[in-house]
Amino acid sequence: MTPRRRPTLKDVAARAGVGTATVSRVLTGNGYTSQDARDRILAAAQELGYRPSALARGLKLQRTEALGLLVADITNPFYSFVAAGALQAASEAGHHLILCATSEDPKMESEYIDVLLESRVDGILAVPTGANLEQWERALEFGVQVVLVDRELEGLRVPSVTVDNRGGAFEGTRLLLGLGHRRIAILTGPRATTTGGERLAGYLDAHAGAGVPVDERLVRSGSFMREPAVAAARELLTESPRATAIFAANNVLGEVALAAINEAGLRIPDDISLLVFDDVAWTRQMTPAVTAIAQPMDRLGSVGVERLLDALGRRPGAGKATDEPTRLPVQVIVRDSCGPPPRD
Amino acid sequence: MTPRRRPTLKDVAARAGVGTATVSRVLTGNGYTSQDARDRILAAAQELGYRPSALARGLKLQRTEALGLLVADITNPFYSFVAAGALQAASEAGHHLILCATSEDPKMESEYIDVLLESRVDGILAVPTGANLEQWERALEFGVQVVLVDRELEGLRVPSVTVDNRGGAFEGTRLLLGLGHRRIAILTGPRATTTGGERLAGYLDAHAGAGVPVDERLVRSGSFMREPAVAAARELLTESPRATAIFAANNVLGEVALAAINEAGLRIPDDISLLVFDDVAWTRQMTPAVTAIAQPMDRLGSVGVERLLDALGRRPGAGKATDEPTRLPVQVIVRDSCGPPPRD
DNA sequence: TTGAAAGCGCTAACAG
DNA sequence: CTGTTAGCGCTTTCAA
Repeated sequence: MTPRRRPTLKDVAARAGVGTATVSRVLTGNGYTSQDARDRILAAAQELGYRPSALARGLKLQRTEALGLLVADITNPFYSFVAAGALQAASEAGHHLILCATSEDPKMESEYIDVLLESRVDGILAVPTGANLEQWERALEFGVQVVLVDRELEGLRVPSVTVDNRGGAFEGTRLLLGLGHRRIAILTGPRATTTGGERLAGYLDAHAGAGVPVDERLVRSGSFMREPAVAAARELLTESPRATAIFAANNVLGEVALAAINEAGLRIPDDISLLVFDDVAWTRQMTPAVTAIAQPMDRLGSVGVERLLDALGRRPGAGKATDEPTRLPVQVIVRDSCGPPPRD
Repeated sequence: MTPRRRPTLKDVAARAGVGTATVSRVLTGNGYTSQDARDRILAAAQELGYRPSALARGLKLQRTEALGLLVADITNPFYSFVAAGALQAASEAGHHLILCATSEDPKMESEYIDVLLESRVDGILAVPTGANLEQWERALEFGVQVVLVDRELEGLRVPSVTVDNRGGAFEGTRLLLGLGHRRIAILTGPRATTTGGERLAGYLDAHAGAGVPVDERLVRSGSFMREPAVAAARELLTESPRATAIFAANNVLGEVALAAINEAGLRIPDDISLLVFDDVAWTRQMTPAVTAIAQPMDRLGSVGVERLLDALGRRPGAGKATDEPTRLPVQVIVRDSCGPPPRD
């Protein structure tokens, strides 16, 4: 029942009848070794079930091949796909991922940054809350690479991987305007986040372009999280004249909007149209299926990790690190939740 | 641009004018120190932005406060909620999580187990694929605690946290039988997994209890993953006489079933009823909303981590470690996707 | 081609 | 109450 002591490199050396240095050479593949030594060492390692200690190695090498992944909320399907993409890219490159979820709370973000620094991760792929700028800068000073995904953080000069939020919101809103809507409500996240700001901007752009004035009461920007948005969505539907369409600026807000619409007994798209930024399972499965602005979610994660590896100089084939922001395209997927406004 | 060297405990000691041992005492809270030393050390650490190295500490203490989380697929909302629960419990206990996703592939599972062993995690919370028994045992021999979630692994004597799969499937099937269905199809996972086996068993139990024979052609057990299930779902609907209800044994299979139903132009619940094991976003949002067997998803994760901490002796208030499997209850949530079979 | 030994940053005797 | 020191497991000079 008492655990067997873990075999160390020294144990392997003893069993193979060589010095520790030779074992290290064989196992890491650095330096010359005789075929004979190689065979004996590999056999010994095998027999002992030897697994090198990433701790000792990391301490010595001052690098861990560990990356931090910091998202807002892993239960949000958007982030879970980002995580999946990041995980796959990291694994393929022989790196592992420490998972952190901030719930959009700067304090939690700050604590997690500390955890990651203590873990001596080589880099961090983060969806920033918007705060903790100094702490991020400190991480950079210490040589921890940082790449931002989904959102940017004003003032932090690091590579980022985001999507064309403004363009997507613009196209989506234009679709609605084209159907004849003149009272389009928007439920969006904090203006402080680049996603919140850009999606709102796209919405406003489209209105301006079409010469349609925006009723301020139809613009609700608060949080991307569920709880705070529920009241906003309800209120929205009590405005009069009522909005004829709702543009929800992420999938969570889409769920909230949908719930409010159902609660109010309205039918989609006859009474009200619904457009959602993010194309997730439920938007596809619904009847009527929901028109959505699709982001390449897993690519955000995988490209993010690639940028991180670039910054760490660990991508052989790839070009060198670049601070150029990477913008991935989005796509408006027209389904059945957007129709002309009710004639009333 | 060249990174600043990270301050070490020695740097803090020098700056505070004390020895390293005293710094260690202050920072870990072990041993006596004068108030004066404490103040100076804390100030020095603060000024330097000192963060202890978890690597060095782990190497010395032979424990890392790192846990491995091994799930099948993080984009499956079920696992993403399990992960969220696990992450929260781990964070609260001052531990961090290394994320691994196997895609139900034993080879990937095996590789991840190695990664976790090398990372010297203190414990692993795992959804086992069903293979790699010996490797799991080796992990235990080395003192790495293992707790299984969602599924068990035959032959591995470790704590587990699962739900009442059989009972849930039994109740759900009984509901369908009670509505008059006599041809209930089931789309389930591999019999080799305990979840696949138990849910099927519940389905069979209910039939036996009601004296309703089961048509073998209506039983499709294959995989819990999407791709392999698509064909099975399509075929199911071509059997004649056709099934009047489908019981999908997890949320992914539910999506697949729903798609097949739509593809076949059938309406729920008039033409066919749908029952899904797992209550996730889309089952709630659909119109008609889908009757589902709800699992406490995040609790699977949080209780799992608690068991792990128990096994590690790191939960002050709690009872000691137990190998007793923990079974969490499920709940049948009746909504609108199950009705009487079509009269035809 | 190989081994001895130093040292990565930390903790815990042990001696003062 | 505090400092010195050995050593956790690994890699890498340096000498042989």
